[in-house]
Amino acid sequence: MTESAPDRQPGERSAVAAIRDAIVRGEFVPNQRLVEADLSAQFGASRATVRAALIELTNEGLVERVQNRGARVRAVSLEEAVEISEVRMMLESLCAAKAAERISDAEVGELRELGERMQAAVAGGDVVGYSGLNQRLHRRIREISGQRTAAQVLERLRGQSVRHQFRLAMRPGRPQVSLPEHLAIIDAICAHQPEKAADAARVHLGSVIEALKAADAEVSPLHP
Amino acid sequence: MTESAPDRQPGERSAVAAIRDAIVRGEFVPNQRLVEADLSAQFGASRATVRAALIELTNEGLVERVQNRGARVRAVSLEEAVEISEVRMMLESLCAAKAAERISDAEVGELRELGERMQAAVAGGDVVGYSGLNQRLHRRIREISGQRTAAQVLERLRGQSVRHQFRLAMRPGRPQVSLPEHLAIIDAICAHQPEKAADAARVHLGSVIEALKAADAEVSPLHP
DNA sequence: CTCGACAAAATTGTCAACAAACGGAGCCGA
DNA sequence: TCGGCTCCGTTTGTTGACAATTTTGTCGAG
Repeated sequence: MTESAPDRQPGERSAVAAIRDAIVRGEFVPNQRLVEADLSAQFGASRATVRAALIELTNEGLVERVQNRGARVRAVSLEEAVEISEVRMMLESLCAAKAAERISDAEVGELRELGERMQAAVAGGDVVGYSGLNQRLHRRIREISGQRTAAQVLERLRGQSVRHQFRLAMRPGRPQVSLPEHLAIIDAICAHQPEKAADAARVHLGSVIEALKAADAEVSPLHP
Repeated sequence: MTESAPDRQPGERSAVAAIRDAIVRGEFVPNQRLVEADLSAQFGASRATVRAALIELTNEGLVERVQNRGARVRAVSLEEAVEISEVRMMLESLCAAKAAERISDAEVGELRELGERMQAAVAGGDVVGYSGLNQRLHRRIREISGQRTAAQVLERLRGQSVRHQFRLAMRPGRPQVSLPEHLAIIDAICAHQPEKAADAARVHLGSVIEALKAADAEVSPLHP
C-alpha cells in the first residue's frame, strides 16, 4: 500500500470521480479509512474539495461518515447486496417494460447487436468482455425506457454493489446461466411486449439473487 | 424572507435539516435561488457549512446546482412526479409484500389502530390529520418490511414529491378515494398475504398517479 | 497484571479571506 | 438603431489557518 500513489495531474479530473473510481476499482478496500488530508495530498485537491467529494459519495452510498470520526469505504454485506438486487428486480422490470413500449427500430437493431456480441463473448470465453457488455445492455435499457428517476436510482445502486457483481461475473458457469436470461429480455423488449420484458427482467434478477447467495455460501461455508 | 428565527446552534447537521425543512415546508419556493452568503446569514452558519448542506441536498434531489452559477430549489415537473410515483409503485409493493411476511402480532395491532384513526380522520373531515397518518402508515410499513435499501430510496423520493403529495391531499374527495385503498393494504399485510399486499399497494399508487394527472389538468387546463 | 485517569497526537469541523468565473450595464463604432 | 466589446458588481470555488473533538499512548495505583 506504500506503493507510490498515482499522481494524477492536479486540477484536471474531478476529485469526486477520482475517489469514486478508486473505490469501485477496488483500490480502496471496504472499511478502509479515508482521511481527508491524505486524500487531499494523493489527488492534489484541497481539503475542502475532498470533503465535498466525501459528502457526495456518502449520499451515493459508497462511503460512510460519522460525526467527528471521519469517513471510510462502506462495506456492503451479503444481506445488503440481496436487498439491492431486490430493488433492482423491481426497477429493472419497470424499465424493461417501459423500454418495450418506447423502443425505436434503430434501437432494436442496437440491442440485437449487443445480444449477438454477448453470445460471441460467452462462446469465446471472454469473461471481462461479457461483463462489460452486460453493463452496457442494462444501461441502454434504462436509457431507452425514458424513466430517468428509476435510471438514476439504479445507477446509484450499481455503484454500491459493483464488488459483488464482479465476484458473480467471475464465477465459472455464471455467464452460461445469465446469457439466455439477457437474450430473453432483449427479445421481449424488441418484440414490444412490456409484460414479457418485465417478467424476463424479474427472472434475471431472481437468478442474480440466488447466485449471490450461492457464491457467498461457497466463499464462507461456516457462519460466524 | 421576513420571518427570521435563525438562532440555531451551529453544526452541519442542523444546517442541512434547517434548509431541507425550509424547502419541504414551502418557505423556499421552486426555482428560488439559494445564495450561499444569504443562507449563511439566515441560519447563522458559516458559508462552508451551508455549502456542504447544499451539496447534500443536491444529492437528495431537493436542489439543483450548476457550475459557477449557484444553487436553486429544484422544481419537480408533473412528468417527474409521475415517474417518482411509478418507482414508488414498484418499491412500496415490494415493502408491502415483505411486511406481510415479517409482521409481528404487536405490529398488526399497531397498523390496525392506524387504520382506525385514518377512518376517524376522514369521517371527521380532518384533512391534515389524515395526511399525517398517511405518511406514518407508509413509513411504518417500510420499517416493518426490513428492506432498508428500498426504505431509503422511498424516503428520498418522498422529499422530492412532497409538494405534489400535499396538493393531492388537499383535493376535495381525495381522502374518500385513498382511504379504502390504504385499508386494503393494511388488511392484506395483517393477514400475512404478501401477494395481496403488493397488489393493494400497486392499486393505491396507480390511483395516486391518476389523481396527480387529474389535479394538474385541473390547475392548468391550457398547456404552455 | 489490569484498570483508570491523564496527556499528547491525529483528525475533523468551522471560519474568514482571496481568486476566478459569470451576468449585466454601459460605451463605442458602424 | 443595433451589434459587439469592455468594465464592474455579484456569486461561487478554493486556500490556509484555527478551534473542537476523538483516539491513542503512557503512567501510576490497586
